[in-house]
Amino acid sequence: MAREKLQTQIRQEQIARAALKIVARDGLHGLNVAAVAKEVGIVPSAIYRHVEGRAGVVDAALGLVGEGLRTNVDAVRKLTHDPLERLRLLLDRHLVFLMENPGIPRLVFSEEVSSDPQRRRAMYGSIRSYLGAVAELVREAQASGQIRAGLDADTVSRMFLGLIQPAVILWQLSDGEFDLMEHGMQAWEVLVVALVETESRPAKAG
Amino acid sequence: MAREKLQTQIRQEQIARAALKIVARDGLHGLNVAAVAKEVGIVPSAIYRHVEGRAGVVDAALGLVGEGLRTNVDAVRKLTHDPLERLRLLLDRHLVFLMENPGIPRLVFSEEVSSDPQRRRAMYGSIRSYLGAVAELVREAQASGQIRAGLDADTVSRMFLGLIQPAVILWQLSDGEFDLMEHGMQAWEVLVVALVETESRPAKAG
DNA sequence: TGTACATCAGTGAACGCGCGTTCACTGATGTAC
DNA sequence: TGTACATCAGTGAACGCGCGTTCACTGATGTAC
Repeated sequence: MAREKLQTQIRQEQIARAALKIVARDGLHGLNVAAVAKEVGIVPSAIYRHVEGRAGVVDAALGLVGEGLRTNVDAVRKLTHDPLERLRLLLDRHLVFLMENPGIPRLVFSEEVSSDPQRRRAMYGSIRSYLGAVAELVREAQASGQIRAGLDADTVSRMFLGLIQPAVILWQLSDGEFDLMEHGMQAWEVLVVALVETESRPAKAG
Repeated sequence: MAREKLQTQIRQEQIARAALKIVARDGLHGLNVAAVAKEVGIVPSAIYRHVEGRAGVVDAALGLVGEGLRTNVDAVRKLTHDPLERLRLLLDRHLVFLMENPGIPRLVFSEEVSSDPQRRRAMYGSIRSYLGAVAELVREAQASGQIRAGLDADTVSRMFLGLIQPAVILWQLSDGEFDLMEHGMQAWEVLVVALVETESRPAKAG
């Protein structure tokens, strides 16, 4: 009865993508070995040939998340040399990334991550690494004079994430009805006012 | 063997608090009927005398969350009449509320909520209601001239939540090492710059 | 080019744990008389 | 003030489902000779 045989490397990739797809569709509740196996097209026990059980499935999916974030940072660095524009593009890509992979927020903020010390540390590292990359972009914008020098780049990097997270939650709770991109871009405009040099914005008539 | 008998109303309160305590300590993973019963001091099957099984436990805990948010809004309205100061105080109380109840973020963003359509709608309603109260404070600050009239109050209300959420996640992932209050207050200062009337802040020398 | 063999992905049955839930029974508490 | 009774919270045994995991076996694939 044995169906098509594929190499472990390929199966691992399939398992990771299947996991994100299932979490998006059925939540983490639905992420069990049987469901992943079905999605991939093999039998539950065959999962164990490629990853270390259910834990391995989760780790594989988390790997895709970190990879995606890093890819986005690299991409915006290539797209433009304007530091502030890089931040805006990164926000845009971050939102698109989450919209295309709705399982990610659920997975990242799930018990699977926070209950396991090792995974929690790894996730903390990933997020700090991403925030570090954002802070670096902020510092570059400060160096170019686009963002006020007095601001703490780390605080700003967390506020950058803050443009995204509440909106993602509303988007998920509303079954996609809430307009994620619109909030993101509007909130960005508001934040930019706080970031740019004072004299560069028009003074309102008193 | 029957131990002390207490009224259902009292037990429901105990169950709700026990649930939040357990989630804070062991995550949602640890929130099972047996653990709640043990924390309350009764036997697992006795839980069913007071709430509708495990689902009832979760609902009771969620009830405490909504109650806490509403209490905070009412409290800051009584503490001062200054709209902008009300917002700052609400941010402060919100952060303290989460620090005192570390189980709340885990519970609110858990599968228990997002996987169940009814609970998801209820939670969406709670959050929108809270954001609505924040937006109302923003509008009052606009009426008093403390916040620029041109800003969309709803967008600002979501940015307000955005000051909190990324920091809460870092705080939880870092085992409480990340300084939640410090980020909150620093980020607030940055946001305020974006919110206040242009002429009210000092222009930087060109 | 063909054959024998090693490798390894795929299979399905079976096991066992955790946990939510049910239910008949107990006995504490408060009230009616 | 005392007694009989109704109410209802507490108990512990038992059940069953879901699900992760193991394991002996199968058979497809690729390679050595």
